[in-house]
Amino acid sequence: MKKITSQQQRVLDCIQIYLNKTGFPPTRADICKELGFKSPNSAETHLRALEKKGFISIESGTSRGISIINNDNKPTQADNEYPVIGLVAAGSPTLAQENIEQTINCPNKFFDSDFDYFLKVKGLSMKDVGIMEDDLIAVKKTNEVRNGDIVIARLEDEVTVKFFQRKSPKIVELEPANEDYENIVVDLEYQDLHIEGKSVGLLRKN
Amino acid sequence: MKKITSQQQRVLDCIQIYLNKTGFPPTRADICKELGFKSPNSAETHLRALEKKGFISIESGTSRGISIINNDNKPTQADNEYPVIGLVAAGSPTLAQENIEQTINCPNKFFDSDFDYFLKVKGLSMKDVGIMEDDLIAVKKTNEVRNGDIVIARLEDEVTVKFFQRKSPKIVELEPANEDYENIVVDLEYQDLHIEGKSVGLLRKN
DNA sequence: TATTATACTGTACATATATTCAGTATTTTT
DNA sequence: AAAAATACTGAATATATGTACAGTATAATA
Repeated sequence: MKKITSQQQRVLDCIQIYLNKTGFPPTRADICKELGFKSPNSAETHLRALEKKGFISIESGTSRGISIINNDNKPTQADNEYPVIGLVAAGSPTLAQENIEQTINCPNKFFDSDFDYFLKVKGLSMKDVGIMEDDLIAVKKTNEVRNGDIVIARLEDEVTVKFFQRKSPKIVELEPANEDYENIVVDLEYQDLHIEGKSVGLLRKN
Repeated sequence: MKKITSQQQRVLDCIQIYLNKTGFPPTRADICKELGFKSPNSAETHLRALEKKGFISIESGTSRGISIINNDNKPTQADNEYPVIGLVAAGSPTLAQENIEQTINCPNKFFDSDFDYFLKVKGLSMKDVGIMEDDLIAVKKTNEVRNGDIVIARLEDEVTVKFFQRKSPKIVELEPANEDYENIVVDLEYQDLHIEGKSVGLLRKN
């Protein structure tokens, strides 16, 4: 799909809005009135540009013969089965079959970011940000985490959910959201820290 | 809805088919061509009959100004599109169009119970059970609530999320999960309490 | 630097289209 | 039995609409 200019986008939006409102496409004059153009040719040239770029089709010689071309790749919005994983010991691959407690059917654009699996939370170390025991965290597997992200981290033999905070090139702090727990200071030179991924959402079943 | 004749049904179908095929409504001449009429007035009179019976609306003086009136109960809302509602003032129907902020595509057996809509949480009165600001509570509309259920209650003019606790036939307590808030004791004899529904799950987008 | 695309105004006109009027005939409702 | 609705043909016409042509100006691209 070729790129669209801001004015062409306005015209395309105008067509869609007009369609939603009336049930039929606008004329050139309608578009002019909507967007403040003073010549029908303004609408005409934008329409021809949009047609050339593949956003609409125009039936020649036909009044209101505009139709918006839908090239959504996803027909009904693909659903996927996402695995639910418990906090697993190190060594065993996270998504190994034996670690999968159940699967959940969920649209793959359910959260703002895509994700890879649900992690079932144990303990209350993040209770102050509303992450409770047995909640399911939607985890996106990535190493690219920023300060303040809620990460799933494996430190030596233990897997935990904490805030990520880099203090210096060699020092990372894993911070709980619960005053009963203490910050974990990790010296990367002497300890093995692996970031499994980060939280992009949460799901709770009462 | 008045009854439709077979010819009028053919015309109505013709309009729908034409719309699906081209993206815009047919002209009188188009209908004639499709259905074998020899005079545009044949289409015209059928259109006027359909309009009179409420099946379509016709924009006068407008080319292709036909739109099919949808009075199916809920055809547009796919059974897995769930509305997201803010905490709305009393009086206005909860699921009125103007209260719907967005919709979320979600399998209808996503939570352990079925549910009707998502409620966007304001405030922190339930933070100790992990319900935070802007979380989305999956709400099942029902009056049948038990002690300990998290309910969506409308007390006089205010809508809140609280634990439900019946103390006696006339006394109900709405209990927050936050020490900064206090229990609300409701005397049903003097106060108007309406239970909108109960929470059956929670969804959070980071 | 030349060329193409974008972004308009303004006028003009052929034709696409809605719509009215005049008929005819059959079926349904009152 | 009368009136109204249905179901058409056929012709006529005002206007709604697409679209070409003539300009002007700026930004993007080759």
